[in-house]
Amino acid sequence: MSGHHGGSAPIPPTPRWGLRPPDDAGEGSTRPPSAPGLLARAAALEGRTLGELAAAVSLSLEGGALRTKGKAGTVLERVLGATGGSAAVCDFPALGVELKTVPVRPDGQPRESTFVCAFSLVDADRQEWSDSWVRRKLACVLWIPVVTPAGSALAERRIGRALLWQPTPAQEAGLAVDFDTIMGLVGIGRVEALDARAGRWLQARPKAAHGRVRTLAYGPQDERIEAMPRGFYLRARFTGAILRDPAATPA
DNA sequence: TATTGATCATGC
DNA sequence: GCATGATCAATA
Repeated sequence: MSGHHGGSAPIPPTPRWGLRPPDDAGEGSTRPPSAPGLLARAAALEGRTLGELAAAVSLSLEGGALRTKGKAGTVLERVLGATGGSAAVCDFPALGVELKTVPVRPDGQPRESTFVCAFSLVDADRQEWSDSWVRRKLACVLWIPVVTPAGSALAERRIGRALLWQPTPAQEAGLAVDFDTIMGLVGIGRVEALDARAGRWLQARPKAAHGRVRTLAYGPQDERIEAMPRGFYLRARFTGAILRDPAATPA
């Protein structure tokens, strides 16, 4: 066993997407390619700089680090024809594929954790991994590493080797444990004891526009309390292990 | 350096 | 406000 996922992948048959010249990355791309086609297309981007890709899809990378958070993701969405935008759906609804760019050091290690989605604190006791949004988001992810040397300018960063990943049963089991740990804490009214240390692979961290944002939650006595909104993040050591070996089960 | 907690931009 | 896209910056 191992090296193999459950076999119920949301990957459609394999029609193929007529491969196009690598340098047409800039054009519209409104069709939904197959998942393998999407991967092929992403793989063809390896070595290109974010600056080249941004120009190809008419996006500007101007503004400085503070103002360009999220730009890499936006550029790749556009280059690969992701739909969805700000809707609560996968990037490629027809394929069930979620696109994630991840900044990596030259050696391939992620520099950051990966945000997955926010979650409700109010009905934590009724949420289950099996039908959770975080599970669906992670069911099939197209990872695109962006090589980010220390101090590098956004436009100079190069695309690494794309990877289409689906959790192995073991990986999913681990993620489910973390989910239960986190939601369990919130479910019994211990949200104030919840911090980023919980969860081996998946953690919960604040997710809001600024520090004064609060959302409804329940305390130990079932009293209503105001709490910081939280989101699920994949720890860098987990995504790092996956990028090296899609079937890995890191500590 | 790694991790945690805080924050930035955009669209609806 | 909350969803999307993440990275910044202080501290352990």
